[in-house]
Amino acid sequence: MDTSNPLREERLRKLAEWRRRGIDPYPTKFARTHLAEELQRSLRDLPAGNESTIRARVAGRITARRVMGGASFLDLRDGSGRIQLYATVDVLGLERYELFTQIDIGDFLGVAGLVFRTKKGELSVRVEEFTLLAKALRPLPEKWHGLQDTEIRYRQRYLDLIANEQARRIALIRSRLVSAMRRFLESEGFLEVETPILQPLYGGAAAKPFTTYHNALDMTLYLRISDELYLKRLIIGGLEKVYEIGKDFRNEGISTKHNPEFTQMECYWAYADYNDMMALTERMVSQIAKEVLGSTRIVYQGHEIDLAPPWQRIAFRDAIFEHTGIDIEHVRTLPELRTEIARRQLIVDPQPTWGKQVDELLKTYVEPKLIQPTFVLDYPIELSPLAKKKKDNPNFVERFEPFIGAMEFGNAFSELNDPIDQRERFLAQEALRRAGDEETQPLDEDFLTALEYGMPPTGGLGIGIDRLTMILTDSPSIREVILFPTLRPKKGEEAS
RNA sequence: GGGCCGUUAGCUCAGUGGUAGAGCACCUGCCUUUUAAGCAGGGGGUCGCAGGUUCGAUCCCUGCACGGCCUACCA
Repeated sequence: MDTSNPLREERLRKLAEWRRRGIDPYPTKFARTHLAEELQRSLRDLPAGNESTIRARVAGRITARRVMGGASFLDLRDGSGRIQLYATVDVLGLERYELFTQIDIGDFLGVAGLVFRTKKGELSVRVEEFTLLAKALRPLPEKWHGLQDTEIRYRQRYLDLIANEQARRIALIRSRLVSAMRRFLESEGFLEVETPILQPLYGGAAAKPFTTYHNALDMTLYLRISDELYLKRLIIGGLEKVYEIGKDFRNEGISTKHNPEFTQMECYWAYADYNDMMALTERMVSQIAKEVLGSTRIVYQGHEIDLAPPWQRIAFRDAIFEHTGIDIEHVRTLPELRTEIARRQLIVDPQPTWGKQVDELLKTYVEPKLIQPTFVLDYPIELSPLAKKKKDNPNFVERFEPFIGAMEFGNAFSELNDPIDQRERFLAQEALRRAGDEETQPLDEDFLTALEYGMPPTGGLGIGIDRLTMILTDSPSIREVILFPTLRPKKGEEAS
């Protein structure tokens, strides 16, 4: 990189100066007694101009520096928050004070001293001892505007986290969201499990996989596109409520709503159906919002949204009819559907199959309207090879997708547990593949064998963690909620 | 894949067909309650990369790279 940077040269000079004085600029340890935020909270009522009785040892990164002759003020930030340091030549003596003024913005520093509040009311640690904990050789981004360059923000996320409060907030909310989700599922009696990411055959979703190779076994393996078929095997094995939170990988385009690797929660619940999963989804998301944000009322991209149950429910067929005038129950073939689309002058991208075409209608004409939390339910069977048919209408299945802020963030159904039907569905998928659909589910003989041992009626649900985080953090792009989003390497850096 | 936009100092950004500026950051000096500290002085640039047009290109043109948005793709 830019190793000839003069600012870096200057800091290397200072680094050498610390070493010349016999000081290790990268020592091993500093025993802290307090976090910044703890002190701010516990001494909230300390009046301006007063000293506390606390002698604190704090450590963190220096983020600002105001040196004014014989007195210096530095801002120190640790993982909890920030606190000001106040150093004077009177306390430290001339030699140590001059050394102290060599501290740069970005350096890690540990200090010990009495905590007091300045005349202007700023809680501060009076520096009596200090230890350089790590010398920073590169300057931090600018203090007013933070770091704006999106490319640097994504490639060097640590700089984004240092410079931008919003980046820290999103990381925190995402972590709390996942934590709250685990607590919720555990309280509901779900067991957390882990299933293979490297799979001999992919399945459980309509997507193209990443392919890799295992040398010792001399075989092709796929990175999972979904956990579904393995979690169902656990239901078959008698684990009646299971869930997994993990990465799925789909070898497809990148957009503001898609990253090639993304995080999904999938849960399966024996003896439940998709109505139970809807109720579970509502309770889970509203509970998470309450725990993480303190409220079920949020704002997403300018829309005020209330996540409290019950959410709206609309049948797939009704939604399409309401927004396009087409009743897909009576337009059953692709040519007929295309005729109806043309007759109504609907602008929608052509798709290779009937199922994909009606799904495209939903995305184009319905999805943008689904701002408040909504379940779209009872999907066409063509789109849902792993879901159970509706009892009263075998053209549709017991499946729903939840939407918030015009974005789908999950998928659920009453799981198909009839092995004969499942085999037929796989065969139908193969027919669709021959018709030009590249994202059909491959027939999984091993899974069918498992199903033939008997799977109880089961409800299954998948929730996109990244998208749920977008919703709870009001983020317009999935790259804002993934710490290290997939990017093309800059030229010349691939080998590094 | 297509369209539009962006790429100028470490960061945030101006700017012009005659090889460049500000603020912050950095360096020097002054300064013992500041917090966007202040005052004075100073250093720092392959203007993304490569071609082309031109007497002369950071600026105009073409190509490329990377990024963003839209679109396509995508349960």
